[in-house]
Amino acid sequence: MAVARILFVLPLPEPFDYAVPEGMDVRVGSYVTAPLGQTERLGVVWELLGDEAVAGRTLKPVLSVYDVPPIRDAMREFISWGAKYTVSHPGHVLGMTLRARGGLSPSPTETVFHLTGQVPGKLTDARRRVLDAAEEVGAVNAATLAAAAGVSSGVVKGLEKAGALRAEEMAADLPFALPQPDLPGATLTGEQAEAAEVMKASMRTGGFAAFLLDGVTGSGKTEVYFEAIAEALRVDPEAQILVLLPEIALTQAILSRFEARFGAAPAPWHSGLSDKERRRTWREAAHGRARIVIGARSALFLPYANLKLVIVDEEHDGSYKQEDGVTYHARDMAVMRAKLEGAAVVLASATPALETMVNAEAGRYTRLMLAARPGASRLPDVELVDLRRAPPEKNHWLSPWLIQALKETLAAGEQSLLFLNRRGYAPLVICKACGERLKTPGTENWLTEHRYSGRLVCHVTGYSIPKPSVCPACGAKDSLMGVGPGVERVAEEVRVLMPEARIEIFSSDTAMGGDATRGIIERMETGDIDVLIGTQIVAKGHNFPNLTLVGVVDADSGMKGGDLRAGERTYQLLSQVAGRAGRAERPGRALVQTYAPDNPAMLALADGDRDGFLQIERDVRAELGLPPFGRLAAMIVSAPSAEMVEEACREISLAAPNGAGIELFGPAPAPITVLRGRHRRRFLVKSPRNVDLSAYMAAWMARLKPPRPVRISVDIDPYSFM
DNA sequence: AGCACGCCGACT
DNA sequence: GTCGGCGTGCTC
Repeated sequence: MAVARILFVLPLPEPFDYAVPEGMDVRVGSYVTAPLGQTERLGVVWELLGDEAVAGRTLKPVLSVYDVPPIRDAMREFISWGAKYTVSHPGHVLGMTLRARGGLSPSPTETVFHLTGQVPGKLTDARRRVLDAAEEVGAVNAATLAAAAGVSSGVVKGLEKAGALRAEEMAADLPFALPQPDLPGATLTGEQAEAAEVMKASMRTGGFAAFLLDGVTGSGKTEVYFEAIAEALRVDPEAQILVLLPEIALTQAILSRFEARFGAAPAPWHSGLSDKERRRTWREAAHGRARIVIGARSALFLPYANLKLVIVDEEHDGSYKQEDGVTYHARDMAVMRAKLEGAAVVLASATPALETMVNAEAGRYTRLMLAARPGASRLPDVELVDLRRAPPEKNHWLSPWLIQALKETLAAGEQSLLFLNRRGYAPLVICKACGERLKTPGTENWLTEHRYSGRLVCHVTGYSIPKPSVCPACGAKDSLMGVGPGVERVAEEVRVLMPEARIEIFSSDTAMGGDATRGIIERMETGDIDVLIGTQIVAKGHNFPNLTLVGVVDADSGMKGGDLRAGERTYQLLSQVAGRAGRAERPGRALVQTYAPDNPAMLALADGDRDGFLQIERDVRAELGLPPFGRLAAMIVSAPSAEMVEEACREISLAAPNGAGIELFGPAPAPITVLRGRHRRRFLVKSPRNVDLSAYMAAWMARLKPPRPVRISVDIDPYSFM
């Protein structure tokens, strides 16, 4: 009797052994259930051993095997590698691939109703409407049909009895339509065609290859990678292509572009899917029937049957970094997945991450440049507005130049976008009477005033109180005053300047879930918004054809703070936001307000000298041994009370192993000091590039047995430093 | 991660 | 005397 080593979706150190019953078709990678303790659990066969592995042990039997293609070797390697790299349990990483349990079983069926053409004896009004509705919507289930006709489902049943409708069992989850590679694509310019041809050649050769598709905003990166996708499908009609996008960019507009090019909508994967949609995409991807999957970072963990090409669009985007649970960077993981699968990977961006640029320069990625914008659309003129020479009025934030540009744009019937990376109304609240600055108790974090919700909120800890009517320090009444600009305050300023404009605020406060976010993006696309005022979530790769003015309210704010990527991110945000303007035939312009117009980042932006900027940034990082020239990891310690965390940190600090070239900093308050009622502190570890920092962190973890409520976790390649 | 076992406080 | 709180440890 063979022995199956089963990996469960549990934080267990290793797979467990089970006996494979005679005649059961169990393979390496099969999804199976097996008894574990008192319950029956889902797992994946990680290894198959001969009967000698029983070695006198009594093993429990594998209970059942799912009729789904086994997880492929490349995927198992990816999971094992990912667990090692992120210093997490393999079972946890496996769990990320099993986010749609329903996908393991065949599609459930539902009863749908067809017209028979027979006319029922008694043709009541309600029956008439159902028959009309059935003609219109086709074969659907009773509830849907009844709702379409505006009657109760009893009428549908009645019509079935009367012979006018015929019931049929049909799969509830339909396969996705197959994409057609040979529909006409966009006409490519010489430069675009050249870039496309390099990728197409790689699809014909097959195997791993990595590309950086480096093109300014509006240069047609999407059309170019469409041709790589089409070629992948021509070479192998069963090829699967994964397109990763930042969650927020997964809009109807991008799905429609795929549909227009390939004649079929791609299979979507993001956090807003219903259970039914999720299991459908999962199953179709696992069986290899979904050919193009377009998804947020977690789509990287779907068990594709025949993955040939991975596109990471907006590869520099910070939202590819998962910060919770298993912390991973989807871009880096995508490259490794492609390598293990023998697939090609394309990283696309107008402002590639420094890491990616360095990889390209080192020859690890083939760099494909798209410099020119095709057709009439042009890059916007970037003008620096020197706030020292043209300051806003007192307690206002828009300079006369920017105000005038806003008015002109509105008068021309075009759209404006104001970018300010500060949520709320005012980032600081002080008492006019005593000068008290309101802070989160026990910390130095300022409270931000939010007029929208009427609360004072700490953006670091999440601490929040209703705005008090008296000063908590001196008791003065109505003396609390918001200082500095937030998006709500800038919106107020614009409302006064242009009362007739349709203004919308776009920040994580106003656009909670992905759906609300997509809603705002769609209204912007349809022209229902004149002025959009937003935080960094507006700086993504959306295409707003009627947007011609971008105003950066405070370009200096992002440059402050000790964040390693602050300069890079500011530059990316500014050039992305500036690149929003004038994507169609209208010329756009970007006004960037700054008190430091001679700062290298600002100068590079105004000159469009991206590579010059990156060179400065690169030298600084190399000098300091920071990524990508060195490695970083963090250890996060959390517990219900701050005292417990501090106590635990003392022990953890002492347990840190010595390692050549390892530098240990901290513990300092973690970027999110309090998360879900738990206080958090963080150690930062820096090492040279040639050190296996994951192994070091794992060795450190292994020495630690944190007392009950204390938890520790590792964040490899941490991104937030604020 | 579940789930059971086990050892201490307020109840019919 | 029991019911049940959750701290500890095991699951092939």
